[in-house]
Order: sequence, then structure tokens, then C-alpha cells
Amino acid sequence: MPSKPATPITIDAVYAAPGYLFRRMQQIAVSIFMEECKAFDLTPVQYAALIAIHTHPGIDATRLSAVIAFDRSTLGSVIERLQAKAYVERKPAPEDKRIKLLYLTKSGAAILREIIPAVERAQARMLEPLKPADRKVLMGLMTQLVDLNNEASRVPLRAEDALEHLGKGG
Amino acid sequence: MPSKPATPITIDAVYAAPGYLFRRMQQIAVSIFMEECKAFDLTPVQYAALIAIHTHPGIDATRLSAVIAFDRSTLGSVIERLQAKAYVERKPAPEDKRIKLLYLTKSGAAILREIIPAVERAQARMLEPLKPADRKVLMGLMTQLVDLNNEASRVPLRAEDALEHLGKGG
DNA sequence: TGTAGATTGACAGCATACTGACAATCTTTG
DNA sequence: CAAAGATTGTCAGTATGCTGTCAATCTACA
Repeated sequence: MPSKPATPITIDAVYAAPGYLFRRMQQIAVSIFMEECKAFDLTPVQYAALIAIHTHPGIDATRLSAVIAFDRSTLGSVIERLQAKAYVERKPAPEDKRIKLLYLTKSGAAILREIIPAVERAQARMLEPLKPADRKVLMGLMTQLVDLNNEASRVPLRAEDALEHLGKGG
Repeated sequence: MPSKPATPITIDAVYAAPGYLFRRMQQIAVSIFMEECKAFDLTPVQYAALIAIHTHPGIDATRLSAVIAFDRSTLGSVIERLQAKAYVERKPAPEDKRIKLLYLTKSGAAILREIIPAVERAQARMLEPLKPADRKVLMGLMTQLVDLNNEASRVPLRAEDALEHLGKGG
């Protein structure tokens, strides 16, 4: 009497696997975001970076990567592109020659204000096929799961506590 | 009396957004997969491709991309890497000179058998932090959502019906 | 003080993902 | 049969994401 039936090597097993569903949903989410925001030429990641810099002006790249759970290596090129679009400025930190501080430019702050409605539409569209009650349940479980699995990724989210030494914490 | 409060431009709004949660969870899922399967040097995507080829021997690249909802452009390099590892063979189709048919090699079939337990462990670990009942609810909602949003991505999933003309369908 | 260790940003290299284009080839239709 | 149109695989280009390395710099400790 086998306690676990052997998984058949079938594509249907893949369709039901959590990893597959998460990958697929991410794909769909990015696609919807890009569609709603195509007038702004901003990717989801660039948007998150702008928001984070807006929330924490003068943050450095390493801390930014912790705040949006984003790989430090990749973040360099993301910032470069935001800089090329003149949405972000980098200033050397006076007390630490290694660090470059990040600030939104005026057009960076402006595009952030303008893109918000499109982002809202995108976020709403992702969940639209579900009944309102189910949307809440799904978001609740996803929030839990992401939080409880935080340490499993290379770049765990370190939201506020990563910024304490900046002296901005409320 | 405003019907919708304006969303504040804050990083906390990002943390609660579906798009962010899906991206984050995907990151975590890949990380867990790679950790459990590091002995096998296979990525999640390469694994899915192997399974699909196993299920549909003699499939071509375009149909494969439909079966795993995977971009056709990207798939080329994925297959190349699987070929380099000698897990996959490509044979020209006799009746259509454009098409190259895909088959698993013996070592491809072998690694598939061997990696299954590691993949199962990975899939289980992704949901482990949740209570068993919640896991079912989450998977149910994700399955629904991915299915109902199928057309929203560039490469909608076309599982079996994409393969009818191959004469393998049940 | 001096140096070992940590941090920061940059880079090289690999692997998804997407857009758009292209030649070769097949199919449809006049 | 010939031309128009569709399909297939491939490529160039851009943008995440990851591992690992490195020099410059800062910190902590002997």
C-alpha cells in the first residue's frame, strides 16, 4: 500500500503546479501592466523603483534593492535607464565616497503622478475575472505566502528596517 | 463626496498590489525550485519544456510554445541549451521543411525521472507556510485566475487543442 | 594606527521574456 | 499554375533576474 502515488510525467501535472501558476500569472500581470501603461514607457520594475525613491529620497542603490526586493546587480541597469529618461538623479554622498544617493527629478515626480491611474487600472484588471470576495481571499493568501517565504529568495524584502540608519523612520 | 480615495504615492501601496505580489512570489518560486534541483542543472522552464516534449514526442517548437505558454522567440534558446546538454534531439520533418521535430534523448528521459522528487519537494515548499486548507483555496483561485486571464498574455496557453492536427489527441 | 573584514557599485556571464523583423517554406486562392 | 498570404524558425534588440567577481572605500578591532 503505497502512501504516495507516483506523479505521472505529464504536462497536466505542470499545469497544476504552484510554480507554473505563479510564473504564468506573473507573465499575465506584466502583460496587463505594459498594456495599460504603454503611453508612459515605464516597466513594472521601473515604476516600483520610482515609487521607492519617491518614498525614500536620498536612498542608495543597495538599500533600494532591499526596499523593493530587487536584485542589486540588476538594479544598476534599471537606475541607468531611469537616469537616461531623466526621471532620476544620482548625487555622490558627501560622507561616503562609495555611495551615490538617488533622487527623483521633476519629470520623474510628474510621470509618477500621471501614471498612477493607469497602474490602478492594470492592478484592477489582473483580478477582474474573480468575484470581489475571491479577490480579497487571494490577495490575503498571497500576502501571507510572500511574507512567510520572504527569506527564500536571494533578496528578501527589508522594508523600513533597512532604512533606519538614514534617520527617516517615523 | 469622493467615491474613490486617491491612492497615495507610497511604497506600501506597491507592497499590496497584485502585480507586486505575483512578481515577488515568482521570484521566490524560482529560487526554491533552483535550490531543490541544483543537483540537476535544470531551470523551471527547461523542466517544463522537457515534460511537454515527453508528453508530446515529435512536437515542433511553435506548438511547444503554445503548450507551455512560452514565448516562441525565447524558446529557441531554451531548446538550444537542452540540446547542448543532450536531453533533446531535433529532426527535420519530412513533409514540411520548415519544421524541426523535438524528441527526448535517453538521458533526457532519464533526468526527467530522476528530477521528479526534487521538483515535488520544491512545489510543496512554495506552499508550505500556509495551512493545508489555505493551500487548496490559493491553488484553486490561481488556477481560475490564470485560466480566465489566459488571453491577456502574449502567448496564451493552447494545451491539447493546439495539437489536434498531430493526430495524437484522445 | 594599521590592517582585516565588510560594504558599495560596477561588471561579466548566463537564462528567461518580450517586440519586431526576416528568409525560407507552405497554403490558399484566383 | 502563379501570386498573395500565412507559418516556421531565427535573429537583433531591450529588459529583467540570477551568480560570481572586483576595486574602491569604509569600519572595526588588535
